[in-house]
Amino acid sequence: MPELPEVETVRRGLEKILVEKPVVEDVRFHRRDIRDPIPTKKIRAMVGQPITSVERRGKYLLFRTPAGFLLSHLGMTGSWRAAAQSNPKDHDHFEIHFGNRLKLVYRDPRRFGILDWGQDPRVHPRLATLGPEPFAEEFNSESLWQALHRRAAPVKNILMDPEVVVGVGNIYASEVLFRAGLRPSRPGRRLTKSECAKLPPLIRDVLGEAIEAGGSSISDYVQANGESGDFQSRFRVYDREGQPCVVCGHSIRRQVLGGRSSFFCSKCQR
DNA sequence: CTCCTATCCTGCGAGC
DNA sequence: TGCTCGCAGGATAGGA
Repeated sequence: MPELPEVETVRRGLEKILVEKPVVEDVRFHRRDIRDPIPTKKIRAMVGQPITSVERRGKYLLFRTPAGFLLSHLGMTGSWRAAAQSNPKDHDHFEIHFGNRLKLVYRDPRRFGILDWGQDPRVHPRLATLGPEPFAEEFNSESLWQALHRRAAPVKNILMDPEVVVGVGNIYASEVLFRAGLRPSRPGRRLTKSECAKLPPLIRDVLGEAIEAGGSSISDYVQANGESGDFQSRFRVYDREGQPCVVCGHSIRRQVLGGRSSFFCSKCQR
């Protein structure tokens, strides 16, 4: 799925498409049994409303209207694309129709994504528990230290905890820890303060570079305009098991942590 | 509390 | 070819 850079890339694409704040003429539901049932009746409140902006919080997208906001999480395989009016294809679950022959289509083969409707983002249950944005001042070496220094869980799992910092998923967690020289399995409480202090800037570096590259395209992720991102060619460890470390040439290893594949160089990362 | 596992679901590539 | 298996970007419930 999309991690923060992919979601941010989608957001920017949608913002361009919706720059004129078009009014929603109709919404169509083809399947409502995704992760949680789509609240079709609530979402119909969009009809007749202009979409005034598309915001991002963590890996969530918020389509704002004067009447409330559509909340979208892409899960593992969700995507938004702009299309001319046409029949829905397989796995197209939801469509937003505008007047000028334009529609936005939500597609999600695995149906792990979320669609919901809310009035106030600060109160929405899925948003209220989220930790700081990685680019916000509230995320810093001190806040991360508080999350790490008593916990026995692998540092990688802690970085992927949305209550610690939002937006760091499985790919970028491995990439960040490679740059930090830390093994993904290192218990949080075994990090020194100076090791901890390296992480927030590196998280910003990796996520920032990935956003600039238009995200990483693996499998079925595409931007709203259908183009691919480019960051996957710059992975240093992710999905590179058995290939040489770009720094020392040692073979990259894979280890399952918290049920997710993690990749690291056993020589560069301790 | 914290942690670990399993689970939701479809598609794809590897290996036979 | 065609089959089976393992694995895939996330979030969360439930048990230890």
